[in-house]
Amino acid sequence: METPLFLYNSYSRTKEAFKPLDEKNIRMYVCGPTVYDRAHIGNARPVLVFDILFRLLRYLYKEDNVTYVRNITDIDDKINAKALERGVNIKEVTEETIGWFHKDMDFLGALRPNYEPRATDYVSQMKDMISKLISLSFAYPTEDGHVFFEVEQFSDYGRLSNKKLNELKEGVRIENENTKKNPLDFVLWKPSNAEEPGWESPWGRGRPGWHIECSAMAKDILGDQFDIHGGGIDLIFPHHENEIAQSTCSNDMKKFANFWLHNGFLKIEGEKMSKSLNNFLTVYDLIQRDFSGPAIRYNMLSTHYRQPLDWKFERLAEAEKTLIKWNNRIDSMDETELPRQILNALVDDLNTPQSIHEMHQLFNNEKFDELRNACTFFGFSSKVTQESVLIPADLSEKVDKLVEKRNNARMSKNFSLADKIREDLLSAGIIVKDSGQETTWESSQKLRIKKLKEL
RNA sequence: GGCGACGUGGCGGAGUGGUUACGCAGCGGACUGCAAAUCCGUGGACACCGGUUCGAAUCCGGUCGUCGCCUCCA
Repeated sequence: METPLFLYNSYSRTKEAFKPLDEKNIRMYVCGPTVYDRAHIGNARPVLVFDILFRLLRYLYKEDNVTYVRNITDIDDKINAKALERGVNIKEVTEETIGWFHKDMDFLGALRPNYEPRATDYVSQMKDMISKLISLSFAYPTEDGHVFFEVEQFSDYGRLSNKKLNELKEGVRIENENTKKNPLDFVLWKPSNAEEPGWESPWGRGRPGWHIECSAMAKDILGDQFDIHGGGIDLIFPHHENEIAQSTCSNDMKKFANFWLHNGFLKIEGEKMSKSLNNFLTVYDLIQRDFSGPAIRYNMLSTHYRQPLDWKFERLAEAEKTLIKWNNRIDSMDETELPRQILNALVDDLNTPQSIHEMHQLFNNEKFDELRNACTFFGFSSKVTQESVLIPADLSEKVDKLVEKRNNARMSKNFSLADKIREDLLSAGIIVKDSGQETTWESSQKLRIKKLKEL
C-alpha cells in the first residue's frame, strides 16, 4: 500500500505500522453503548473517532473490504433498574434507547457500522464460550450459580492495562468473596432472580456477565482474530483485559485483536462530567440547542483522540462559525480524492487537529475543491450549518417590515431611528447586515421570540 | 499506595533537536452614515530547575501542578 497507516496500539504502548491480517477483509470492533439512557457526548466521542477511522480504512482499502462491528449492550443491571423504576419491561427501555441512539448518531453524521449485534441475540454463543472455558479449566462454576474466570490461569492477564496481579489484589472490591478462588476472578455468568432477565443454562437460570458478550459477538462476526478493537480509555481495565483473557483462552490461545485503540476522556467546562455535578450533557441536549451535527463533529475532532477533551460551548460556537465560512465557499458533492496533506495527517495516528489545520490552509489558499473533498470526508459539509435558526413566517414578515422601515430611515438620514431598529432587532437575536445596496438579516442562536413579538 | 497521561501565546490546539503551526479573540487598516459581515496586515508561547548538545519548547534527570484508571462508566 502506498500510504502506510500508523496507529498507537495500547497493547504495545507504541505507534505501530498497521498491517491488516487480510487486506481484503479488514475487521474492526468497537464497544458500543449500554442502552439505558440518552447518549451523552462522552458516548459520542468514540463513535466519532472510530467513524473517522472507519472512513479512513474504507478510503485506504476500499469500502467493501472493511467490516465494522459496534455492539449494543442490552443486558445490564442499569437497564433492569431503569425498567423497574418506570414500571415497563426491559425491551421497552432498550428499544426506545436504541432508537434515540441511532437518531442522535445519525445527526452527528456517523456512518452506521456494518453490524450492530445485541447481547440478547448472542446468549447461546456466550454460553458456548463459557462452557469451553470451563472444560479447559480457565473458568469454574460455583454452587450458587455463578461462573467465574480464573485470572491466575491466564499468564498474560494484566498485560494490556499494565497491571500486575499481586498489585491488583490490594484494594480490590469485596464481592462474592466466599465463592471466588481469587478476588480478581471476574464473572462470566450470574444467577437471576425472578424479576431479572434470565436464560436457562447448565449453571441454572441466569444472565451473562458484562465482558463475555464482546468476546462472543466478535468471534461470531469477525472470527477468532481481527485487526482493531476500540473503545474509551476507561474500558482498558477491566473490560478489555477480561475480553482478551476470555477470547484468547477459548480460541486456542490465538491472539485476539492486533491493535487496541482507546480514546481519551471528556470534561465539560473544566469539570468531570457527572450526574452529581449536573453537567451531564447529552447529544440530544445539543440538538435541542440548535447546534449542528458537523459543528459537534468539528469540535470533537479538533482535539486528538487520545488527548483529554474539555468540552466548551465557546469552542462549539467557534466551530459553527468556521463551518459556515467554509460551507459558503464549497458545494457538497460525493467524496473524491482526499488532499495529500490531510491524508498524511490522518495516517499518522488519526491526527484530526492537524487535518483541520490543513483545511484552514486550503481555505486561505482558496483551494476550495480540495477543501470540499476534505469536508465531505470529515462529514463537515452539510446544509445544516448554512441554515440559521428557523423562525415562524409571521415573525419573518415582521422583521422584513422593520428592516424596510429602517432602510427608509437611513435613506432620509434618520440614523438614530435606523440604529434603534437595528439594536432592537439585535436584542431579539436578529442580526442586520448592510452590504452595498442590499440589507440582509439572519436569526442567530440568541433568538428571543418573545422579545421579537413585542417589537 | 500502584499504573498512566498531561502542563505550549488571552482561549483552544498541533508539532518536535536548528525557518511563522493554525483557529478564535486582541490590535491596526480597508469597507460602512455608524455598525455587522468580509478582506488585508500584526504583536504574543512552549510550567520550573539542572544535564546532554554547536544548538532544546523538542532528548535525559529532578521539582511543582492538573487529570485519569485501579469500582459501573465512552
